[in-house]
Amino acid sequence: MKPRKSNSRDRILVAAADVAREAGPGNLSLDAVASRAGISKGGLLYNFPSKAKLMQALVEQHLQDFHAALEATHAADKRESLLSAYIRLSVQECQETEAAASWIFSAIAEDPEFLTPLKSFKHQLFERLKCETPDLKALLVTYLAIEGLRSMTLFEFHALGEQDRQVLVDALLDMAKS
Amino acid sequence: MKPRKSNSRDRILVAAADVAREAGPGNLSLDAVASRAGISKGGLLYNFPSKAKLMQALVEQHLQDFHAALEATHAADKRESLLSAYIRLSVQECQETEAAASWIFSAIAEDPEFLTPLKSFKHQLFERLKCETPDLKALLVTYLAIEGLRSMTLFEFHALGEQDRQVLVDALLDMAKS
DNA sequence: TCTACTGTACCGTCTGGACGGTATTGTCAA
DNA sequence: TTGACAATACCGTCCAGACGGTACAGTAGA
Repeated sequence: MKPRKSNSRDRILVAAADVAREAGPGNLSLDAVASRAGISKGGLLYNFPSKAKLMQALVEQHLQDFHAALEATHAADKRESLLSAYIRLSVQECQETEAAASWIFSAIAEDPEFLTPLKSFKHQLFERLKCETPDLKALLVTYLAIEGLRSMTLFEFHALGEQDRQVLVDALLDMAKS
Repeated sequence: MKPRKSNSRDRILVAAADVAREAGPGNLSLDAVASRAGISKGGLLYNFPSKAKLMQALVEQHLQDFHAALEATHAADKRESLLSAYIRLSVQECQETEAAASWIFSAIAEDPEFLTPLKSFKHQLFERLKCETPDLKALLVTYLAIEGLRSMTLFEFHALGEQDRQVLVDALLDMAKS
């Protein structure tokens, strides 16, 4: 199926995310990505025949990574609920330095449709959580709060201090246990 | 001081938000806004000497509106806490048809700095809520959940059904009372 | 020989914005 | 009262630059 992933592909994807973060989501041009990835524009267009394909790949890569991480986290401790695993993973993700996923804004600016896979992924996850979580109220509140945390990270609002965040996370994990 | 508010200004601002929503945040061009507002490009640039000024005005208008609405809601019933008023107002805002504030994406794509006033507004509001709310845990969870709701509206994720949303809102208002 | 590029040149389109004009209304001295 | 001027609120055109994408010749490693 996949004989060998030329690692240029990955380099390009990383470069694209970097450019979006550092130069701003509106300045994600093919030239900028190519030079950031240390590749020629021709080479870029060889790997991704259009900007749209690049964006698509960016979204899909992110989804794949998150899905894998969630499965791994969940599999690591079977006694833990999926919701708890989701909370812990999301919080951890939001703390990472390269968390500001500005490429999402680039994708939306290019065409809002690019987020369709992301939407359906989230929808599926939410339905799955609904099945596995006994307390609907707790699920809704914690899920939305995580979504809020993600949003604040995305927009780089840094309203929460270190201890605020800890209080929040404890409260969410506590609610998820019930 | 201001002898006459040219209502072109407001028409343009509304037109800009409409274009961002309908044509996509990446297609918010001056030409599109002008024609949508029923004005020439020259006229647009008379009212807003640059695209940056337009974006700025868009953000500031939104902030002003939200602030006024919050004060009004809060003043209407003094027994209600500010947090409850904030929750009710935000939920209501998210239900409105023209809620998808795609212009935010346009502003970010143009220059992330445009969100600075929004950030400091939110920061101030959060600090104020912190002073007025006895239960920090409840504040953090409800505030973040509202942020999550706003985020889902913005991205047009419609994962929550009608009754789910009602359960959520009841739970949040209940937490805010404590 | 084939794959996976590099490098360069180029094209068409879109966009922000500068600029010169114009119609309407307001101000004010003679 | 009126004529001269000025400010307001636009219109329509033009242009330089950026960007996505194409074309194609060359090349180094497997």
